[in-house]
Amino acid sequence: MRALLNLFKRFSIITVVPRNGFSNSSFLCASISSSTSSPRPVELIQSKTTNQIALSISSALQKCTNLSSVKKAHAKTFAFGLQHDKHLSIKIAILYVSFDKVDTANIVFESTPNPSSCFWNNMIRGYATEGQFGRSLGLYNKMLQEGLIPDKFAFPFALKSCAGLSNLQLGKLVHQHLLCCGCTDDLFVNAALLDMYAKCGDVEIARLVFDKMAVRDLVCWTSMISGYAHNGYNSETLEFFNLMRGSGVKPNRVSLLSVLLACGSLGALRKGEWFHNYAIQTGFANDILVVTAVMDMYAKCGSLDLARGLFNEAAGKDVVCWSSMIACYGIHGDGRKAIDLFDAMLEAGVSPNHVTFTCVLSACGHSGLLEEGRRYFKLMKEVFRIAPKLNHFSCMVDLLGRAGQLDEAKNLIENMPVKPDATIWGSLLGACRIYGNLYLAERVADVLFHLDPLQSGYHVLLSNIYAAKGRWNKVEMVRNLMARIGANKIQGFSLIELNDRVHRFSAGDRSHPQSDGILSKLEELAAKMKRLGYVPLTDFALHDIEEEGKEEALSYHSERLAIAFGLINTNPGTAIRVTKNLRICGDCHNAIKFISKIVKRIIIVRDMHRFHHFEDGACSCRDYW
DNA sequence: GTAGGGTTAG
Repeated sequence: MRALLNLFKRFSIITVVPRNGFSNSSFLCASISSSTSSPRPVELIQSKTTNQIALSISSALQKCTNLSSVKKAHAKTFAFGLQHDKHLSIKIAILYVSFDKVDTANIVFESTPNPSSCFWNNMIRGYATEGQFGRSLGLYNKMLQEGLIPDKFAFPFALKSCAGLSNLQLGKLVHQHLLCCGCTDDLFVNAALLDMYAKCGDVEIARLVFDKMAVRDLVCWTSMISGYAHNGYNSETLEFFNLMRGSGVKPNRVSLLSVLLACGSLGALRKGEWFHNYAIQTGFANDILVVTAVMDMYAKCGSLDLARGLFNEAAGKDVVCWSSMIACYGIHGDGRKAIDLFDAMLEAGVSPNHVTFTCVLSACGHSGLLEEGRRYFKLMKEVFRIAPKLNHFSCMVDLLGRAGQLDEAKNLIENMPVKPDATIWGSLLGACRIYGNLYLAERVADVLFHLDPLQSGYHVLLSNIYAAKGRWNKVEMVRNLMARIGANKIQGFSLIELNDRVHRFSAGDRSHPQSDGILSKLEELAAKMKRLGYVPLTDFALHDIEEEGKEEALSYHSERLAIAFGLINTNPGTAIRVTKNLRICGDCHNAIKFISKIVKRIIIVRDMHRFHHFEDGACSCRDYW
């Protein structure tokens, strides 16, 4: 025991960033101050009658099926002076927790002298389950301060709370605790541990935990697959699904949700369809969670109609399902349909939440519906009493900025009750580029360079604004600044699915086995485009807009390579679907319009923010993106 | 007494 406490003493020197209502600086400090828990008070000698009353309350508690019956039993303990009875208190508190009344449970807990480990664990669980992660960890910390050693029932919830806060540092600390406490073989502890690492973004360590586990159940597999999917490890998600089936573990709805998410992110329609069929065969066709995920997958793979078909057929549509379909219309640039669906949702008696409004406002932004956006923003605040979050302000700033209302957008940022982040200012800087407002751009860039100095995108934007005004000396200055500080460049890439395989291209990529064919296709297209009047947008303002390396010619941007690859490998008339990780550049957007006309194909490109459906020389975004 | 889940800005 002393060795264990000494180990805890060492943990206390680890500095942890304080957040969410409890201070970590003293985290676990007091766990070493008391070497053993204080002696229990001698039980009061109770009369036989009191014991009988306690037994009767205890039996009543076992039959409690609703909150009011718990309250009644709780009141009885006061009436008979049994409010400090430890056995009754814990039962009452656990029941309060089960009816989502963790704060009431905490009042009972606070008034119980020397609560047992079981009681502490249930309180830590209660707060973790209710999403009050800071409070849950605050209690975990306090339990250690009281000299109690956490056990296998405390760790899953302490870890869940670390995961909920995405606080990897705290998670690692709790990991050390469980190593010291010898809880390394418990299935639940390990499942929570791998989930914590996955939710905090460290998928590799999560996988190490998974691989080390002697026994694994379905939850561990699904937690791992969900970790891959939610951290953008899309191919790994699909591989892991196969591994799971190969190991004789039958995939469930949670693993299906993960693979569908991965297919959507990859834009892998064929694979997505396969999983949709699999979901039907395995009896999930009417599961609203799976249906929503399938819908989302189809929309993200460019098939809006398939998504809408499923939505129409779905029974028991809830707010998530409605919001999801609204978001689908939004990313496809059909703001009107998004709004119509929102109104239909209200008529169906489903209440919108803050996500629904994010979807609606974003849809207005993608379609340039300025007045509608303003109206829904007001509706959210005044009728639905939903306080706007950063997401909503971000949508509004984007909407106002793109519509040319730069001053209003700036005022909104300066007066919002939440702290504006770099991306919201970045959105305003983007609007300054569209409208050539150099005066405002310089001021906004100044804020941005302080907020996020290493993000090259903002430097590129400013330099493009200078270039459009012919201020070449300033362009040079920004470029030099970028080189000096070593701004991070995000490499652009595009994905295209062919015969069940997803192919990836980056700008100027010549590593693909079919590289020669791709380049000659692009040359052939370039000649035809020229004859039709295509002029490359060599204006520096549009060059390098998405950080794809200025040394690479525009014509070798990743989306063009992917499209050329699609053209030489598919039959005439087949639609080409490409997914890109950055925003499509102006020159590529223009070029693809020409290509769609020349090859007489529908070309669907999903960029970082939305879909572009190119057909017969035009794009569905009507050049508003 | 314990672990995993669908929608969301730029």
